[in-house]
Amino acid sequence: MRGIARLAKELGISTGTVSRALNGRTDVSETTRALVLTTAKRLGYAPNQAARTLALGTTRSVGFMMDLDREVAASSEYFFMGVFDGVQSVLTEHGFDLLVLPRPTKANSLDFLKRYVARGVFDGMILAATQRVDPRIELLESAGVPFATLGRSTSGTDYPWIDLDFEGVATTAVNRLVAAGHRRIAVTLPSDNVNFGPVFQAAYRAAIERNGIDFDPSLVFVTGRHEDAGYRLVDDMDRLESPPTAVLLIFETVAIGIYRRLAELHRQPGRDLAIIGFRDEPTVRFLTPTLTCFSASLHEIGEDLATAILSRIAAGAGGQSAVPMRKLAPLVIRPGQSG
Amino acid sequence: MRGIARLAKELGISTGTVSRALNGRTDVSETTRALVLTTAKRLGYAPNQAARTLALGTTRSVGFMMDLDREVAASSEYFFMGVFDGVQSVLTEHGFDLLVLPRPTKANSLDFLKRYVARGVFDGMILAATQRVDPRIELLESAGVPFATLGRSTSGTDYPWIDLDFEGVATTAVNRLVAAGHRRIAVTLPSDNVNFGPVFQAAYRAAIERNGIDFDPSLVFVTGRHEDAGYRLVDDMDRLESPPTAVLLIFETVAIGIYRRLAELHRQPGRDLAIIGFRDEPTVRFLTPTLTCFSASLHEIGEDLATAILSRIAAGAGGQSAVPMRKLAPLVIRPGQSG
DNA sequence: AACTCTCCCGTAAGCGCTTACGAAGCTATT
DNA sequence: AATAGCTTCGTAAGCGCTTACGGGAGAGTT
Repeated sequence: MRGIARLAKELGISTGTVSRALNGRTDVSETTRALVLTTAKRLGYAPNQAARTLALGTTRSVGFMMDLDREVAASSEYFFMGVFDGVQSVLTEHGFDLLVLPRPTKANSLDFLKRYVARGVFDGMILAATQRVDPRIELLESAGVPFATLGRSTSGTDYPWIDLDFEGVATTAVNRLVAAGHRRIAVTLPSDNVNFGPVFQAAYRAAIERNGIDFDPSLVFVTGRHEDAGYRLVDDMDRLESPPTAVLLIFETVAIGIYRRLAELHRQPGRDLAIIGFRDEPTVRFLTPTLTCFSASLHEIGEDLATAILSRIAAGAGGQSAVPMRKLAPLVIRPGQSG
Repeated sequence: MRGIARLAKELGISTGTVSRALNGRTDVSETTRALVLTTAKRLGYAPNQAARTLALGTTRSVGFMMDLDREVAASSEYFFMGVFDGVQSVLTEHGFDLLVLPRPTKANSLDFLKRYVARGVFDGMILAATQRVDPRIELLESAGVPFATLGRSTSGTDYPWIDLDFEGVATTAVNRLVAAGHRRIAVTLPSDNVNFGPVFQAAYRAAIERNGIDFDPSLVFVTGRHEDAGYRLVDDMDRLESPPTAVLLIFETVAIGIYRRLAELHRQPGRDLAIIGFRDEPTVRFLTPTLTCFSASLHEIGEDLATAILSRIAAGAGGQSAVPMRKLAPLVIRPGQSG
């Protein structure tokens, strides 16, 4: 005999009473409750999660899905670990577990999610790396599973999301560059269809035009996320008949390649080409001259995500769904010598 | 009506037959099995995980526990994400989930683990960042929970582990430095009591002595994991009456600070001080001059961990436990200009 | 003394699944 | 034609927990 039955036998009372005592019901005398609690602690008892889930219909765990290919994942690890940490800190506080979903290939990603939903292994989901059009969102909405996303999307209707403030970054960066005298400012964008691509492009364009500069499509460069992309970018920019004097990078890691190529050409970041990176990834944090970039609190983003999904879960149970949290996580500029 | 009952009603057969059909039992006719499978797919049915766990007594998920404080975790994120990836790839293949445990504070870390074990949320555990004496190992052993560790420990008896080949790294690095003419070779060690501290120190000492050099305790430096530790390290080494001409770093990120301090002193890595880092963390991958360091396949380490824990879980069910996997993951040297 | 009310607690059903057991139908054997 | 054996399936118990329901005991009321 094990579990709650063992506890009950040990105390000579019924399992029902034990359960009520443990769960803080009122219809238990304080004496027996105290007795139950102390023996539970003494015996190292903890309720079986599966049985609890089955009886209550709630798993007390949320899933985190990234849906990224390996390349992307490898280049954004710091980001996610920071976010995880924030998510977990809030979840644990509320007795929830974090389930990190394996990364399926893009092809079967939807089936994958569908199976997870059907198996009922979590009460809610957090989706990261949202696409411009993201079928996962539609799937979860139609399945009635509470979810929150890290990143906006055009799919879905009233789910909560947290996103980085791409608009703020573009505005601050462009204004800064213009104030330093730059008129030809390039921008790099992601090659896949993550949602922040179009968002960042639009924000860049708006910021440019707000400064009275015409938008020039030839200054928009689609790049990968790695060093080599930056190396090639320098040459691509040089090939223009009127090359940019500044560049704003959606993937800051690309700066490493830019630095390297510039050094080969005996040019200097900051002096010969102004560079502003997006986020202060540890990888670029020690470049010399220091890279101008932005900084966000990953931990706070994680906390926000967790509170959002938890309130969504609670609302689903309670009925009334409040206005979902939607928030642009602020990024503050860290001025460097490169831009 | 939902779950398997719904499927059964839809087909006009009993739930028992449906279950047998889905689980590949032989006592089902092939016709009904085909029927069940197609309708299951059509209805998007997947067995409820909690019910399955309760009935079978198996959760089909393994937990990954790091037990690191925030500082440590933040400096080794790249490492863990790589390992996670390997773990997941193998687990998924076998229909297992990965559960990442929140990082408890060191104080309540044991209680935390104990509660998880009692709740029965996983079939097996992977422990990382093993301590020299690690109570978690004893806890899991006495609780009879299958586990594998990333890192050796003096605790416990016959569990499987994978560890980095600290001995190999120390030997290769020291031999290389000696071959380059160095006789005074410093080493840095972790300040907390993770198991690889003593292991690396012993390996370093053995390698030194194998080259006919006397071990000099003043060349052993205990450092933190961050840049600033390296900055200070340079001065600490200079303070010796006979400063080392080379240094072997257990935390390669420290190299960044060393480079910076050396630059301030108009000295050059490689020329004025030979530096060999441990692992080719992305953060140090782009230092100039390039840092000599070692490279391990994190993905393979993860895969090994997963296979180890899976075979442990299978053995626990089957009875016969084979000799547990114990393996030093090889690190190959990536020669740089710094050492 | 009969009644009601409150406080505790035991009973048992049910969550969705698996599986031992037994029964029905069919084929093969004698 | 009776028996045995095989295939296929329904029945029901059980995994560990929660909770609606009802009942017994004591206190208070008339």
